[in-house]
Amino acid sequence: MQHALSDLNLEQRAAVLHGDGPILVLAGAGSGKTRVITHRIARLIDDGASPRELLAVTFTNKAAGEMRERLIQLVGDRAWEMWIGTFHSTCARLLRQHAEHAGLSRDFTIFDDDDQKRVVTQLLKELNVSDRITPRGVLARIDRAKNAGEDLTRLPARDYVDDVARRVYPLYTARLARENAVDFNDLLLKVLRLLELPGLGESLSRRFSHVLVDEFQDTNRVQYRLVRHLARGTSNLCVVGDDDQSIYSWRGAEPRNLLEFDRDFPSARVIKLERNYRSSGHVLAAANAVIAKNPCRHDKALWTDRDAGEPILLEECHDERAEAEFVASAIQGLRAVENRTHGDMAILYRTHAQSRVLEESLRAARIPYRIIGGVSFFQRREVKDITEYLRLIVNPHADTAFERIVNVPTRGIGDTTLDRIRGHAVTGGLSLLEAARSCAAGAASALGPQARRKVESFVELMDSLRATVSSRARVSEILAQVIERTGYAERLEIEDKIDGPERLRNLHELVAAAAACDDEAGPEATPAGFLERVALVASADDKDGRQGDAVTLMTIHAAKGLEFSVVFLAGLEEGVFPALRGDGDLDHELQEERRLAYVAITRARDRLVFSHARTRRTYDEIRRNEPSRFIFDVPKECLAVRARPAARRPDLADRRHERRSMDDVDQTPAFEEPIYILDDEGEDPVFPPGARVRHKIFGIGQVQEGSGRGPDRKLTIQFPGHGKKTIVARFVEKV
DNA sequence: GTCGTCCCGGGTTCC
DNA sequence: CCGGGACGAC
Repeated sequence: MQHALSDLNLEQRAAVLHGDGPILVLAGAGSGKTRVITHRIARLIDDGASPRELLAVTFTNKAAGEMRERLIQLVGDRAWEMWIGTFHSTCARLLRQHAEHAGLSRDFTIFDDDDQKRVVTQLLKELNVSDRITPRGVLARIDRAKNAGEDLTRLPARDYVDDVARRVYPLYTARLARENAVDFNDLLLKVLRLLELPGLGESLSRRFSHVLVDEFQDTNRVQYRLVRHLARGTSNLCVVGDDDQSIYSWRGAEPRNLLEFDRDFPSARVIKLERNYRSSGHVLAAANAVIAKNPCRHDKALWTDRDAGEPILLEECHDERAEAEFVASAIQGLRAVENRTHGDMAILYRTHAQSRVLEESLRAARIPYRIIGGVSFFQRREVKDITEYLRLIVNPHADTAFERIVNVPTRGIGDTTLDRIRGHAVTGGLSLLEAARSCAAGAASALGPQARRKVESFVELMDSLRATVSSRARVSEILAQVIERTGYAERLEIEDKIDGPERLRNLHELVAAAAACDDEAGPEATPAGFLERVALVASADDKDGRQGDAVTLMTIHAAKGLEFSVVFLAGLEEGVFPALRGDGDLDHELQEERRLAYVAITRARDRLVFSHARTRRTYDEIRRNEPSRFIFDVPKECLAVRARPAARRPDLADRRHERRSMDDVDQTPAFEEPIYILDDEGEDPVFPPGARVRHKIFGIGQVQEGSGRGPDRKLTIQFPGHGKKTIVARFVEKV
């Protein structure tokens, strides 16, 4: 076999070689699922499948790019013919081919969150609803219904927000239709509708000989239905996923798509990949122990034949600053003692808000780092402004774009003028740009001579820019002209002394991105094509990515699919991680947090460092935080704490009102002294006497006394109505 | 039209 | 605490 099957274990090989018919690959973290998918595709191609009839769906563009890269190594240039992409990019491509069947013209544009929000904000204003209703809240309802593939207007309204959402929704839909635009969910829904059409649907479902879906636990209902339809012609469907890594249920993912796959496809072959190649024994044991607490899992047990490795280092810190300083010093220690590079290391946290203090310490310690996440390049104000110009130039009906840029940079077209243009648009049934043109020509007498001239020159500007599009200029050229001729660049130079240079750089980058897109697409390059890329390819991290040897900082969510030799998991505190906001089903929330912990832990190859702070400042409020329950889930033989003199760890109560000084900072380098296993001294902090706990049968009770530590600790608990019981700690949970 | 001030909200995030 | 959006004053 040409693709080194000998490198694969028996299960992996079985998945790769599985012939026709549905297959479900339950791949644990670090079990080599990417290898399985790529090898399977390579195998299909070698067996004669036409690459252009193969569809592989991933969840991020990054994953798609990596898959393509690996495939090129396996099958060479044939990989380019394959359909590899996200659900959204795949659907956008299909939708463009059949736009007329979906009531769109071929050059439709895609609304991102920002566009959606602006539309809804405006509609809320028009509807005059209470200002307690936020566009975000309304959009959440709209998106939730769309994710589930349900018609919002037919769902029962459970509260006032639902009620508003139901009124907004038809207007929102009409607005998008008028602008020849779709939102992200529409991309999927409209293709789903195409697939349900009698003739076209059938031919589309025969288009692909094989469909493969990665991260299947992340699919929502609509995506699941899409997959079923696309694979209907052949039932050659291969889905790969891990229910334990389902961390996106809050955005509509339904892990039961994975869990119940074999119910919908009874003939499916199920293959489990349980051997982990990534992590050390201790790391894997910790991950297994945490996730074992979740009920309703696909039964699987990850194992490794790697050594136990180093125990997980656990550090208790005074506050979040001390934690950040500890992390920085540990990074330096690991570099010195274990020859780790900065690039080997990642710091993971539950929320972005935690990154700032970490950044400060890293900067103070002169440790290079990069942060993944935050505002993406294409969402930045200046970039968005210019791309909205492009959208309006291409599509005169793009009212949302018109509203955004008509006075950016300011050109004397204020609210009054704009209101008159809007009014004229409504009465004449015109788009805003058409209405502006009409006003400039003197149609609406309401405009004063000054305003009229200003509107006129804006319309002329748009016309002349539009002429560059008709002359088939490159997209990068059009953008460059927009930046120049609208006076946008000039205004930045003059007025924004602080952020101006940075923003100008971003605009140059935008032009460069367009140029790259032009080169890639060749004569096919169109503004619509570029706008699609802007909407679908969030390449914010491309720019900052990989440059030099730097520590990576990111949220756990962003870390999924990645691995590092050393992983720091910071902020392991109740209320931080698990976060548990409690606005939904607490049980489900906790289970998802546990999966998140599982994902975080399994990112580590060799070394894992846990840290938590006893007090943490959030929103200018200092709070005491208990250590995360996840710490206590980890078997204690996997954990190590740094031995420190007791004097160094003063009780918080003694110094609550004292200012922090350098004395508080532990100056000991983290790795220049031996590490001791957690000792048995002191009270277990999780279930101290007096703690309130819940038992499945006896309900809520209070701990009277206890012996031992961790999950095996024996507790004497007083339950009202049941009396005193002796119960092992693992059977109760903290209230 | 622009600037200052007040008020509110503040998870995770891809497309 | 911090930023963004809304609103009032020039």
